[in-house]
Amino acid sequence: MEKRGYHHGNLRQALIEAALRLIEKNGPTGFSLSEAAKDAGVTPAAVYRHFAGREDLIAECARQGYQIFADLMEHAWNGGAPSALAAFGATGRAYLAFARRFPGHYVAMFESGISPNRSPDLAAAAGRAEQVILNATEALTRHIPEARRPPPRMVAAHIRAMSHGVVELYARAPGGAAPYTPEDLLESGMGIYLRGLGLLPPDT
Amino acid sequence: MEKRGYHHGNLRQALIEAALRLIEKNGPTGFSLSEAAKDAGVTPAAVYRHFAGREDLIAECARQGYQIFADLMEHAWNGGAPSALAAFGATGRAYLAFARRFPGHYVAMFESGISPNRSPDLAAAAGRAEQVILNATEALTRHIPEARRPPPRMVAAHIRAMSHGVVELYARAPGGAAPYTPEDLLESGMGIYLRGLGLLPPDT
DNA sequence: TGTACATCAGTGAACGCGCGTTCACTGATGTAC
DNA sequence: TGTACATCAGTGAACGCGCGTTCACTGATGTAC
Repeated sequence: MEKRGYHHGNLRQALIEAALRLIEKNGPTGFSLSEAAKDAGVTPAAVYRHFAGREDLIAECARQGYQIFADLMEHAWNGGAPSALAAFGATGRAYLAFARRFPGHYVAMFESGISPNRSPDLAAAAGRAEQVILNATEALTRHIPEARRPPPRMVAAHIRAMSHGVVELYARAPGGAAPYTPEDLLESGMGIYLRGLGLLPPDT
Repeated sequence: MEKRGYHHGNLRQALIEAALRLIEKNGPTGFSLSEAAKDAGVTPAAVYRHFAGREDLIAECARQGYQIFADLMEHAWNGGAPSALAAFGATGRAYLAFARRFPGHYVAMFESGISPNRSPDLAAAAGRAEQVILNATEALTRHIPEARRPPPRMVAAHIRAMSHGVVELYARAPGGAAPYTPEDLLESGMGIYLRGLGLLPPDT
């Protein structure tokens, strides 16, 4: 990063990081290729040595986001230890933690309008993240008597919806859901939902 | 709408409708004042007879959206008849129906980056919509024994989060949550959540 | 170790474009008498 | 009913801007001998 001169050294990653910073600051709208180039200390034309264009740069941001996301979720899930329930809670918290710590990635992934099917690479990364959630949900629902066990895919969708909703509505500007923090909301919401699934005692 | 000539007749509303069509088609990014003007059959400069600028036009789209939204929700809630639980379900379905039938409004309200506090008018409209949800939640939670009744504001936030999440993740492109429709997802998700609140029998 | 040369990551100028916004204007409408 | 005039909703040209993208180029790097 310090070997500046005519050649940059690691322009590709520098561009991605500049883009992420801009996306985080200005939203997906406010991102421009030219500004990212300027932030990386380089001419706009130089971007085309590394990316096919503007969209391609955003897509790469999203791809890296899905990787980090899947890693974090997988680590939180931890194979379902110590218990499926506890691990599941940790996974939910990891979702919010990711949205907080990597807001640029989060926006690139879910708000930029980039389709996960844009490229095989991107689709693979998104699929892996999806799979982590699905696996966790599957392991979790196995504790529900089969007769009234909802399909894991459906439960996964519920979880994703509530998590995403909390991020979008309450984790953006401060005071959005006062007096509750997004963390409170997700924790309590998931608690009630899991109780509804019969995975938590009804009186807690 | 037919009395075309030098004077338009109802340009203000025509611009709003053109804007909504564009927002629906291209997302909040893809909306441009010039294109809206062209769609309404008018010079871009004419817009400034009716709006302070681009943002102001979007804000008015959002405001009208909040009005329609609040009306629909209020009608669905119907004072809590025939029962708080049934009315609550209808309200949830109304949320999704609104997002489906007025996608331009929905985007202007929740994805355009326009703050509800931008103007008193807008804040009032948004506040009214908020109040409908809160009232319904309050009436609903009254059926929970006081000792373990969660705060209505918190429950309202959970509901909003799940509803919004379903819309954003699954009601956009077709096949997002195959094989479940967004309606299925919201219905089933809310069912499980309400069971968690003790408002539905645990075995249904 | 030194030189010739291929490779390639950057420059910088230029392009055409659509944007939001302004301005002086003009044509249509509505009102007073 | 007819005329004079004020009002006002539109025009159309112009502005400065930043955008994404292209192109021929050049300077730095790395390799072969």
